[in-house]
Amino acid sequence: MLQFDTLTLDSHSPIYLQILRFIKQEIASGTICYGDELPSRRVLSALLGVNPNTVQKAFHLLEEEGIIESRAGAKSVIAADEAAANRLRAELREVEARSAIQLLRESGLTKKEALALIEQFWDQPPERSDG
Amino acid sequence: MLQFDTLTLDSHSPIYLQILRFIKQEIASGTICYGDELPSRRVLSALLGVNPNTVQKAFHLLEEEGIIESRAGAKSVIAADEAAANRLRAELREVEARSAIQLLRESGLTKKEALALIEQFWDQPPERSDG
DNA sequence: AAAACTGTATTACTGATATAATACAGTTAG
DNA sequence: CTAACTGTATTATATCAGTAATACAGTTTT
Repeated sequence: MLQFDTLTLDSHSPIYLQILRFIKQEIASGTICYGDELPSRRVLSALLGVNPNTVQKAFHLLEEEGIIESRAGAKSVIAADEAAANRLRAELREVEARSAIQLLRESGLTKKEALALIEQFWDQPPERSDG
Repeated sequence: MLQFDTLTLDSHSPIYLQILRFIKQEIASGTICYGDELPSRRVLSALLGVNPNTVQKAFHLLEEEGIIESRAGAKSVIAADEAAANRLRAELREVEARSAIQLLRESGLTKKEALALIEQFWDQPPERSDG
């Protein structure tokens, strides 16, 4: 079953979006696939220490995207087949790339400069100034 | 004086942050420098079509960072000298690069993949799906 | 001094987020 | 069948970010 040990919540974005993205990534990477059961809303919310409604919000959005399938009473299952997972993987990468590009563009960087900066800082831990 | 014609507001991030970053960038690029006057909160807010307090929020943060100097009654002026502007330029680039890197890391991309995606999508306009 | 500007402070409204407490209905396991 | 689980829906509350409206106080200008 889906392991949620690797999902660590931060405060940078809404919890329901973090859950949403995590599950998308797990599907994209093949950790879970078509037909697999998801933990129930109540169980997952207990695991993560959040409110059941927060999990429900994420699941509801996944349902709307056709990524999972839910029937009242039964556990939700993955509805995305292998082809859908591949599309999801491409989509996720493109979305992330575009977000990053938008950020870099906004600061007036050229493509060349942006690539060089990413090269430079990718492996470098952020400096602590502490002041 | 500082031209705000080149500042176009979008809805992707808070207005006050867009204003804040714009002014930082103008200082970093040398468009405005030490001693230059900024337009008043009210004038700028009218120019941008936003609330004066939204501008105030940006200016207040700039003041806290020591980038501008404000006295009640008089217009705010740039407090950052040339050295500070240079530091600002480097800082802006690093901050943007790190934000972008964080985004890309979160989706499990390697540096190589990230660079390739940015190469690929930099010049491509986003697709419209429209449904 | 007075008018017209300036920065500053306070308060309020809105929407998004997160949580909570229930309630209801369908499925599954015993 | 029944108990214990499921998903779903509703309503309420609290908080925060962002924006807005307004009042107040200091300066510059005339």
